[in-house]
Amino acid sequence: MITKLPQLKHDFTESLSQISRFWGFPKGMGAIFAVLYLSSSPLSLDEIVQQTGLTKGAVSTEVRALARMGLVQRSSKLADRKDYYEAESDFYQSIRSILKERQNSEFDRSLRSVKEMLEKLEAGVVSGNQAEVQFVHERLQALQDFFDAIDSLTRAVVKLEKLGLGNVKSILGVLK
Amino acid sequence: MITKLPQLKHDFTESLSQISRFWGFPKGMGAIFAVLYLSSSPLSLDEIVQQTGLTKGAVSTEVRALARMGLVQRSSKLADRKDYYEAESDFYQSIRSILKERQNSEFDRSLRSVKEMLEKLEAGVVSGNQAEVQFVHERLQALQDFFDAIDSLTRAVVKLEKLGLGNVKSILGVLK
DNA sequence: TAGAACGTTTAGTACTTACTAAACGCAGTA
DNA sequence: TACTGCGTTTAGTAAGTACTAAACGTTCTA
Repeated sequence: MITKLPQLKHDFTESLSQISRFWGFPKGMGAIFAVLYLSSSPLSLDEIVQQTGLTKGAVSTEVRALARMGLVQRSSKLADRKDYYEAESDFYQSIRSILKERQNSEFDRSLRSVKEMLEKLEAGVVSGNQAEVQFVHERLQALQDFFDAIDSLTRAVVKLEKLGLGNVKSILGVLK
Repeated sequence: MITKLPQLKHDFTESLSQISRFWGFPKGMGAIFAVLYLSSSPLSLDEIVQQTGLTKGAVSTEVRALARMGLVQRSSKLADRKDYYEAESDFYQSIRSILKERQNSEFDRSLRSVKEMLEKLEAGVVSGNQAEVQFVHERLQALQDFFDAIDSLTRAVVKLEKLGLGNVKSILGVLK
């Protein structure tokens, strides 16, 4: 059974849409990236519109979000008013961008507030049953340690310019 | 300025709600976990209801989801018909559970379908402009390699029984 | 057997969000 | 100046989701 290339591409955009939605991004975003990722040349906004079936407005906003995250690059041709977009093909680069983007969010604000609670506990300015205060202190400290470990690990991964099977193997060795 | 313990707990549940929502979970789920995490003894469903302000129905379903993910444990006392819940305090354990849970999802189905596309390309049953087919083949292969690397890394982390600053330091060393 | 004390399920609601359609602004061109 | 070809913005919509209120089923007890 022969499969036609356009059909294959279409299936791929559907898969990436699912993956995108799974990670909390709009599914249209995944579709746009899929189309760009499988294109050997940069595409204009209208070409993306045509290949995804989305409207111009949607593509306009989503593609800008993708660019902000560093997942696509915007370019232009001389004597051509259109914008052209192409997918970042280095996924390690992409991941780094996404993580960086996420760090400046409300998520980080919540982490900071946990930190502030710990500081209060350490300063001894929390009133209540002392045994319970102690218990809460320990739990929050454990949580904080966990966050710190994850944070370090993330930073380490972000610093990599390439994460290949080689690195992973060495990591596995260390963790043994 | 003295802070009362209940106030501190309340702030904490708010923070965890945010974090929960950020990662794509219902915010009530985060609130429930927060209450359990800061309680030194297992809580009944009604106690959770009282401390979170959610309704029994909501707590019932959310707490079951948490249990399925391994983030809380359900227990019961002899001669007491109530169910009691307590938070898993080992986050590494929790992460492992969550990742395991996620692996059986639609996300994995999407990954498999990418794999099938690659197999078709390798079997040469895809028709179309040969240069383009070749290009698509390379891109999909790169994507697959990336997924494999991430997968190995995840499995490695999942296998750890503890991820401490020590491990992270060693990883950092290797990746240097 | 009636009733109480649980947890679960269901029907409905308020809210969010991804999207569409269309108006808009802005630059280049006749 | 009007027109055309762009990308952007906005107003509105359809669908999903987290929740509430209340009915329900079950098991123990009086």
